[in-house]
Amino acid sequence: MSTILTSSERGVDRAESVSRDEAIYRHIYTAIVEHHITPGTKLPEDALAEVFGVSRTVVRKVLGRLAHEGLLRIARNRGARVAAPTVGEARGIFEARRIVECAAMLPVAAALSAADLRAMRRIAAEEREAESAGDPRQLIRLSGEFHVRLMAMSANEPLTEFLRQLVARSSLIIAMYGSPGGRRQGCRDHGALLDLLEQGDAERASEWMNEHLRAVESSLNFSDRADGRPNLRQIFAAIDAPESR
Amino acid sequence: MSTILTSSERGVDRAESVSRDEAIYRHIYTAIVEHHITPGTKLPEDALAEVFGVSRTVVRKVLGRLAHEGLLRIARNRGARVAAPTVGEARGIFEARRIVECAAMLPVAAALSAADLRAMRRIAAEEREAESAGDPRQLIRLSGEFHVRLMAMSANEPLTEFLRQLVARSSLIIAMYGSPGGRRQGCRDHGALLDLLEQGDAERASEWMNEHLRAVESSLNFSDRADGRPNLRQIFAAIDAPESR
DNA sequence: TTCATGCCGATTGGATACAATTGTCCGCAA
DNA sequence: TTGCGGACAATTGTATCCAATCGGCATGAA
Repeated sequence: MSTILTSSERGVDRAESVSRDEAIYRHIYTAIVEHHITPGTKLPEDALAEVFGVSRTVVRKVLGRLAHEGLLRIARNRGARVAAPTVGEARGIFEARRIVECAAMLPVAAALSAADLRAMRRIAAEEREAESAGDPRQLIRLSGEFHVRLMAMSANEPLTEFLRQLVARSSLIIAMYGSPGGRRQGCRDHGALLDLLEQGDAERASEWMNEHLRAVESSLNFSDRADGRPNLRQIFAAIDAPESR
Repeated sequence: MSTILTSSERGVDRAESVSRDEAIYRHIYTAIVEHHITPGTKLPEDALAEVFGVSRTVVRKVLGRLAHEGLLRIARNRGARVAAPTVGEARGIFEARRIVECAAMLPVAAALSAADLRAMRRIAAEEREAESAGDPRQLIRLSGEFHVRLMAMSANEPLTEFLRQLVARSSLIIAMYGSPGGRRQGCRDHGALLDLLEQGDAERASEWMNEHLRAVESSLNFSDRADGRPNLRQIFAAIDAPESR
C-alpha cells in the first residue's frame, strides 16, 4: 500500500525535505489542532505505523514529542490518546496565555516593523475571509497563527515556542468546550489590536489582549462534563427523569 | 557490572518507585543543572546505556526529552550534546523569565498562604547556609528551586513547567558565562522579595523580580566567546602577538 | 442476577540486529 | 607541503523480535 506521505517526505530523494519524523509529526499535529481527531481518541502505534509506512519506532518518537507538548496523554502500557483537558487545565492554559501574551505586548510593540504589521494585517484579513466563508476549521487555524506570529515578533524564541504549545492546547479546549455553532472568536477583533499596536500603545494593547482572551474563555461552556470524566450526577439531574415524561 | 541506579530504580521491586526512564532522566538532568557536565559535552547513547545498565532505546527516549526541554542539542547522526546557549539565546531566556516571573507575581501574591510563605522562607534560609558554607553547587540548585517553587504557588501548571525549563537553561547559561568565582546571586535578596509578597504588594514584588533578574543577567560575562562559536578575530586581537613577548 | 477470579488476545515496553550516515585517517598527486 | 579522495571506524537511525502488561470475556460461585 502507499502511505499518505509524499515521496520527498518519505525520503525517496534525501538531502532536502524535512525528515520523516517531522512530516509525521506535522500530520498528527495538524489533525489534532484542526479538529480532525477529537480529544480522547486513541492513537495506536501499530495503526499509525502502517498509515505512515514506517515502523513503530519512529511513531513512538513522534508520539512522545506530542505528549511532551501536551497534545497527547500517554498512559503506561495503555498507549496514547489525544489529550482531553479538564476544566481546571483549560483555565490554567488560558490564565497562562493571559499572563504571557499581555506581558509580551510591550516588547512586541517595540519591535513591530511596518512589514510585520502588514503581515499581521494579512492574517487578520484571511481570518475575515474564513469567517465569511463559514470555514471554522480554517478560522481556528488562522486565529492561532495570528497569536503565535504576533508573539514571534518579540523575537523571543522560548516565549514563542511556549505560546505555540498553549495555542495548540487551546484548540483542544475549544474542541471540548466550544459551543457547537463555532461561535466566532474575534475576527476583526484582531484588527483592532493591530491598530493599537500601530499607535505604539502597548499598554492598551495589553489590556485589549487580556479582555480578548477572557472573552474567548467565557464563550466556552464549562458547565457540562465537569472536569474530564463526566459528572454523571449533574448530567442525569439535568435530564430529570426521562421515563416520567 | 553494576549500574548507578538503586535497586528500586532498576525496577527490581516494581509497583512503586518512579520508572527507570524517570530515574535516568533525573540523573542526567541533575548532572547538567548542577554543573557536573559542562555545556558542549557529548553524551553518546552507548556509553549512557552501559552506565545505567539499559539498552539504547530507553536512553534515547530520555535524551529526546532533555533535548525538547532545551538542555541538550541533538544533531542528526551526530548525537546529543549538552546545550551551549549562545549569547542571544541566553538573553532570550532571561527576557522570557522577566516577562513570565514578573507578571506571575500578581497571582502568586494572591494565592500565597502563610504555610507557603514559611516554605519559601525555609528555602531562602537554606540558600544563606549554602552561601556561608561556600557551596556554589547547592546554592545554584536552591536558587532555582526558589524561583520554581514560588511560581508553583500560582497553581498554574503550564507556567510552572515552563519556568522550570527556563531555570534549568539558566543554569547552563551560568555555567558558560558566569564569573568563575561563583558570584553570589541574591541570597537574602530572595528574603526581601518574600517580605514584599507578605505585605501583599504584588506591584513592588514584580519590580523587585525584574531588577533581580536583570542583576543576575548583568553579572554574567557575555563579552568573551561571542555567540557560541568564539570570535577568533576578537580573541587573537586581545592576545596581541604572543610570540613577540 | 451479580460479583469475583482466571485465562486469552491485543497492545505497548524494551532489547537487539542491521542499515545508514558521519567524521577521521591515510595515501596520492599537484 | 598542501589539498583532495577514498576507505574505515564509530555512532546514530530504523526495523524487528520477544517479553510484560492491560482489558475483555468467560466461567463459576454466592
